[in-house]
Amino acid sequence: MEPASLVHIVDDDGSLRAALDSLFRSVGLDSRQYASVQEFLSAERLDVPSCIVLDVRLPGMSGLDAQGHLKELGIHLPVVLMTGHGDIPMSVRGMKAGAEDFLTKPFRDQDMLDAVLAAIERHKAARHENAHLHDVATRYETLSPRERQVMALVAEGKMNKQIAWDLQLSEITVKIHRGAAMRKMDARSLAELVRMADALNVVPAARQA
Amino acid sequence: MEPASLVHIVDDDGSLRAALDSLFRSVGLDSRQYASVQEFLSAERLDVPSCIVLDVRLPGMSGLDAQGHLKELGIHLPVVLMTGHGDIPMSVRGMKAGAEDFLTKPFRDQDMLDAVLAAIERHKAARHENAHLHDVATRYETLSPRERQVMALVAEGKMNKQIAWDLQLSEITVKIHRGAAMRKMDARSLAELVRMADALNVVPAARQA
DNA sequence: AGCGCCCTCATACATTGGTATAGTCGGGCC
DNA sequence: GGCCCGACTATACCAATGTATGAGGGCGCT
Repeated sequence: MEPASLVHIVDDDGSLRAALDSLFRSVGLDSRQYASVQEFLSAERLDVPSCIVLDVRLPGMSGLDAQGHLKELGIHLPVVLMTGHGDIPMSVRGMKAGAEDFLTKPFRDQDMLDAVLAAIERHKAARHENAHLHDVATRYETLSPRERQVMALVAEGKMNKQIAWDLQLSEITVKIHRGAAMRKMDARSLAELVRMADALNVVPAARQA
Repeated sequence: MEPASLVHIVDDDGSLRAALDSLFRSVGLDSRQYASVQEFLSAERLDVPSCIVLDVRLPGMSGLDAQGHLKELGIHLPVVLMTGHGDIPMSVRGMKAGAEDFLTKPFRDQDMLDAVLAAIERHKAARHENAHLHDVATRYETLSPRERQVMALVAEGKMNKQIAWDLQLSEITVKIHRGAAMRKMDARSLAELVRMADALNVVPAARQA
């Protein structure tokens, strides 16, 4: 069962926060309120599909600055920006920074809901991607250095013989490491191993030709 | 030698077109002028790194509509939007549709140049990607139906034996088709074939696990 | 009919890949 | 020292893959 989705509301206007909170809950979305970016950052973030509704003009840190800040912190939540006194350059900057949408106050409830729901869908998809990638990365960490080397060369398409020559090993040793990599990565075919290697970027792009 | 870059200027204001043309040429960019989207569409487009500078408000077809229209026509040139009387929703819509930038008239020359140069850089990268993909797709077209089927199953990671069973063939026949696919696709390893198959989307995502 | 292309299959052989068993060597750890 | 683990290697054997040669049938086109 997919957990309930969550909207983080970041705005210094308490009455607006309350209104948004009510709006989101009316469609079954859970919600949290924060008066500033700092407050949001210090709060706990549940690992559920969610997004941030962020006012552009805020005391302390502006919404646009916050976007960059969140990226640096590795917080990849979709952001819906809103503002009461915005201009086009501001909206363009926000959208370039990857905002899901940019709304001007006052906005229609439906517009906000559309934006938030789209943002949450995007986050769901990203979570899915990440979950898989994380699994693969976790398994990759269990590989010994040699196994990683061999895996990389295998993913380049080299034959055991060539790998052995490259690493100054006997072919049989390569086979051992190769087999270990397949087992540890839980790859049931070479095709799978190649895809995992690509997902993990263990093969220099220039050598994928 | 990379050919000279080109900027397509689409605006109904002839004096602005002339000013832009002069601006672009001053930094070594070639340029073409069009008074409407239709005029641009009927003109010849050179296969060089380029972008479109497009007015949002135009007689005939608006710049925003044009963005969608260009996509449908398979014209994937980066678009820099500009407008004299724009609002935030308009700019958001434009950016969502993939515009490289959105400028308001009057704009500073440097801002326009920055946007156009970034757009052309993006197009260069996209051209590079496309050139390779096009090569692969061209080779893929030379495959017979059976060879494509076999290639898809190979890219899923299946063994010849399993493929033979799936397609109700003898294993030897599968080997023939597989070998033919490798030759025609110019893949020197299974890893390469897998990557080409992925680039061409010949394997349902669900089966790449 | 003749030609070419695709699809099919078989036999045979060579190469490559995968696994098991067994042994050596070195480093970190209790 | 004793122990585990990673790395390395060898022999042996089996499975999978690749290629060559040969051959038959169907289908469309000239």
